[in-house]
Amino acid sequence: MPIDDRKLEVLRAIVEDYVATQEPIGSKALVDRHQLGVSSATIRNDMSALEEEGYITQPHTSAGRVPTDKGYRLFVDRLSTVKPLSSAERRAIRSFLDGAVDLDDVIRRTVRLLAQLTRQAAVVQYPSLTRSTVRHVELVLLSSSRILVVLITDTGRVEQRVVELPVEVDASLLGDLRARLNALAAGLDFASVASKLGSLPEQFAPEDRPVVSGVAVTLLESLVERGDERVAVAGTANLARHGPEFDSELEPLLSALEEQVVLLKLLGQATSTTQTPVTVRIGHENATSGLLSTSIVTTGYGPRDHALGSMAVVGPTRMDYPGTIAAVGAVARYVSQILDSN
Amino acid sequence: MPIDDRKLEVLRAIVEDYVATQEPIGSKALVDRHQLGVSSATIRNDMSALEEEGYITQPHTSAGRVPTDKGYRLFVDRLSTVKPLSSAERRAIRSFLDGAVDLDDVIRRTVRLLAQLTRQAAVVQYPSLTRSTVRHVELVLLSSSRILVVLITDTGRVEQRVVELPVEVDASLLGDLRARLNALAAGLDFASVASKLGSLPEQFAPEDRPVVSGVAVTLLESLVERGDERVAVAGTANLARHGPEFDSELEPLLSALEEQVVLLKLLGQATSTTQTPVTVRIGHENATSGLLSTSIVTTGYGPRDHALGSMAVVGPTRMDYPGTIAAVGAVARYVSQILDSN
DNA sequence: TCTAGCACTCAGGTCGGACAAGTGCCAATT
DNA sequence: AATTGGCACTTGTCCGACCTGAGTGCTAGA
Repeated sequence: MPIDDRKLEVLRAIVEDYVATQEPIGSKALVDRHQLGVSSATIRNDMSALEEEGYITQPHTSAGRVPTDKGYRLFVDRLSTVKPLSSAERRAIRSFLDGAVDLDDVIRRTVRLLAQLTRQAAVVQYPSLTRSTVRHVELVLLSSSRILVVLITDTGRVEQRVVELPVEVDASLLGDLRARLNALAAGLDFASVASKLGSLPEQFAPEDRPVVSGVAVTLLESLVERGDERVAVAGTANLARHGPEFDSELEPLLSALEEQVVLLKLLGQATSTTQTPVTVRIGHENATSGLLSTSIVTTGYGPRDHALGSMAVVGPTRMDYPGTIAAVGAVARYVSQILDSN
Repeated sequence: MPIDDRKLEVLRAIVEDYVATQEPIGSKALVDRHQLGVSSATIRNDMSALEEEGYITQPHTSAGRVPTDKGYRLFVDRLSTVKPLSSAERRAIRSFLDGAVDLDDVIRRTVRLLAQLTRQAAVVQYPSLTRSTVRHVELVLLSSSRILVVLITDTGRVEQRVVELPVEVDASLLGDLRARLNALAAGLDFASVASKLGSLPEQFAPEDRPVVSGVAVTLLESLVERGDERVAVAGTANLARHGPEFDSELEPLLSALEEQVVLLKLLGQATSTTQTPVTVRIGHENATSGLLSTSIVTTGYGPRDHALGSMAVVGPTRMDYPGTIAAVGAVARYVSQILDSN
């Protein structure tokens, strides 16, 4: 039996009602709540077909139907209409984000905002360093053998690190080194800087090279290691509000949210291009992370052409997809705009 | 009826068994598991007296007894013996923390370590800036009218902020300003620096004062605003492992752990002195935060005489107090030591 | 192709009895 | 005076029986 338009309509109704009520949906309830223009018996046949095709399932023989992951997938891909945000929500986004004082603050506010708008857990990746360019490198002598290396990126991000050197450092050497470093690095992206750093020591007198390479190594470390390591999380408390079906997922999910590595894998999968509309990963599609009843709504953010990082909302598969997608999209657009105007 | 030694022994046994089994403890079970040298009937009398005094209670008439908050309090204050850490645990602390590369890393590692050792949630406050002293101030010209202000503290913490100025800035002025700022601030604690900053503009020519005061204001902001704002949290997933009795506490607790303000209140209450042995707050003693079945084990950390911040472990009132207290104490001591050697 | 009706299935609630854990009290013992 | 053994009593829990309601699948008819 083919899946015709009415059956799709039935699927949409089931998904919407189930998300709202969190209870299995029966044929009678459906005809009551939606103007489908046919009787419950007809709906039953349609539901039977939908079950045949794996879009819905019944928890037990005499219960209503519940969407499967495959059902949600179809819903998200073909059935959900974009739900525009209310003007109150748009205003909230603006006023929440406009108060940010620096980059870190933008990120912290963003993640809280997302959690609040969607009433779920949110994750935002700090702008990926590997896609930024160097604006300035500063060297500060802390003591005779310790140098603070500060790296400033075009996104306003500041990385700092202390180098402990086995030799005393001369102030004039430091000035020279600072000038050359900036000449070499300013305006370049990280990969280019990294590749150029190797030849830097050769430009100095042999006795100065330990210092130069010490600094170079540290700089390299901040460039590479801290890469796109950091993420901000908020709204985990919202996860505890979901019915007992989700309880068994709670612990693994909380663990995942604390594990940077896992988290970045979840975020990273779809970051390739920015302005890609929002990506949704449903239930078993996240199986690699041991999360089976969890869906993730992700998108990239960043000025125009290149993505700086990703943000996501995480919740049970039974989630309000249209609303979540709209919220994630709107927040990402606004954040991108803010970062662009910097 | 007075509370004699044996009754205290009974209370201790009840607490220990209840924490271990998570089930109400009956008189029979007690005499079986502990060598009390008396019969279960005697224990029953003792339990009756303990209940009279409010140290234990029964969930329902025919169940065993469960400690009350008051019972835990007595246990913690008078009955628990310090449980030394295993050498494996001590080794874990060392190897975990010795790999830290900078201050932030120390904190991140500490919080994860605590969560892992105690199998509960952990909170660590970043070193409070207000108690640190200034090591160095650096000014970097980003563009003709933007200056990056970098503040380095004696604890290795680095705060940075960008000042946007309405006028063009001269490089030599910047050098002068940098020198004077450092002369003024180096080695002083934040309060002193803040009070001295006010008179700084007077030392410069009138036309330079906008720049000077712009920088001064920003510096002041980093000194004050960011104060002791930040905390790190880990191990929230451990909270989801506790029986259904704790489930109702889960959401408020997760919320509290995300609310910096609440969290700092929880942490702050006992920070006054460092090296105070560990403080324990049990159940309703945290009522101000709306947490009734949650206990918090806190201590300050920092080099010798002055506390830099607090760390805490958070879990259900039914927790292994001796073990948790030992872990928190040991970790705090080791962290203090690391910070001191910087 | 849809609809109405009917038999069937099954989860969940309720009831009652058996059971077990645990208490409280009392009389006897040390 | 403290302890003990014994016993009656309370009560939560487990289990099976039973009923009810929701929901389905199927079939015959429009």
